[in-house]
Amino acid sequence: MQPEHSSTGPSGPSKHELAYRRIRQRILDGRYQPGHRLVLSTLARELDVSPVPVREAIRRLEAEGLVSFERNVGARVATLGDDDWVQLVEMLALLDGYAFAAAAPQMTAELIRTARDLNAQLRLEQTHERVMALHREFHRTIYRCCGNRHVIEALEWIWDRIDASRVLASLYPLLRVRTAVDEHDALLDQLERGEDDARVLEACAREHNLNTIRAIRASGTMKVAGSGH
Amino acid sequence: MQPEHSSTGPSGPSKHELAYRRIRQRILDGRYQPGHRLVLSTLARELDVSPVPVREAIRRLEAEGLVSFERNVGARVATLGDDDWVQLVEMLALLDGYAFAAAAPQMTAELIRTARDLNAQLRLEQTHERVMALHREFHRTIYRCCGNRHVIEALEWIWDRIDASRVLASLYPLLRVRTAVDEHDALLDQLERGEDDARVLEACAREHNLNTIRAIRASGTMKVAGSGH
DNA sequence: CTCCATCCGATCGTATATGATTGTGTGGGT
DNA sequence: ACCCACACAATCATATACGATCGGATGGAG
Repeated sequence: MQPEHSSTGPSGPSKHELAYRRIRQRILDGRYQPGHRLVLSTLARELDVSPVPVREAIRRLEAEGLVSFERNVGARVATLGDDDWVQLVEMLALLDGYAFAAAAPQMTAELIRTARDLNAQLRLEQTHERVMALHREFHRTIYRCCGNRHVIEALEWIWDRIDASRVLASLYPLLRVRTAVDEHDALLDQLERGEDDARVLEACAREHNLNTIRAIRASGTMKVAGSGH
Repeated sequence: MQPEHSSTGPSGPSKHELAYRRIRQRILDGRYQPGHRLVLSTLARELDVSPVPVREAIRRLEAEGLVSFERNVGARVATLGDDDWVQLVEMLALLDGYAFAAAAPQMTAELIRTARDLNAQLRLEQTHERVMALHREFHRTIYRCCGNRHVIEALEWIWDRIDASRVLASLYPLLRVRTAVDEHDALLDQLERGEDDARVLEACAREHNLNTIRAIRASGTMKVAGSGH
């Protein structure tokens, strides 16, 4: 909205950047669900740009794994298979566990309190949407302190893909929330207690994340039960 | 120049795909070194396509982190800071360690022998280029069996970024190779011995990878010594 | 000699135009 | 009734065209 005539250089974000952000946003918040077709010309009209910047945006989203593209056919919002989902959460557990241990020494009392607050809100929340958002924010508060930028980015990437897949939107059992909240508090307890064995911290945080897979498998909602043990 | 008139469908890979592959290849093998400017029109001429597909290719490479792009200025091959490098290898250690433990149960005697062979070649190799390639191939042979596609892709992604950065091309001390080879054999020994404690396997493999960071820090080649201890 | 205003060339950003490919619907043949 | 050939519509793939922007070269003022 700035006065772009006053020779202020580039008028805001470029068209392709704008297209990228808007499409991405719509995928992440569920307006474009998995499988939804993304027609270049249509998007171009909607966003009031030419098809070229839209193509660039789609390419980026494709590279991020949020969109799948087939030549001469078109793009659609990526669909996550059950295996993919499990493997993504496994990787999430791995990274988040590591990040938790690495973040422990940097966590201030202030930050721990923030996390406790988020967790408290999470305990009361009812809607899937809010639960997901708070849960993610809780973890983010911690792993942001882990000191490894690439690990942080990878975690954000995984969460984005999970959000986009809408899998948890229907599966995540409210049942699990209660347990998760307790585990969160237990993790924060360790931080306050000054537990300093990185191996212990990492293992606990990893297990907490893996419990999500176990809970969903136990609820029998997934088609492929996967590993036998 | 295949006869693309004979209604043979799409004439091979699309132009943008071709551009993507070729540019990517040149970045990975060092023909385009970090900082190298990637001018759209020039590349378009060289690859004999219009600038549009080249732009798409660049966008993908940008999303992968191999290329950095500045508006109205252009693209260049991404440069890796020392911190970035350390953090990437840290993440590599994390993922590779996990993958090693996860792969252990699937490793056939055949595969272990392949790995031993690669390691034996590595022991004799002299040139940096071959050392890097063999070292990567050794690890790949194992982590490919880990069963988690996303972890595998993340590992490939990290190795690609490391290759592109050319950091190890100059830094990786041939000194370290000897130690690394011994550690590799020790890891394979564990597999053959039937060590089945995932925690032990993961920890050993992780340490092996972290040793690379330690070795380079010790050699004093890095500008930022990083962690104090 | 140094510094700043201006200009110009290189390069990017986007729109438009056109050919190519895919999938689909329709009509005839069996 | 079923199957295949053909034609058409939707959509993608790429080329070309042109305006916008940036960074460095140029030339004058202090």
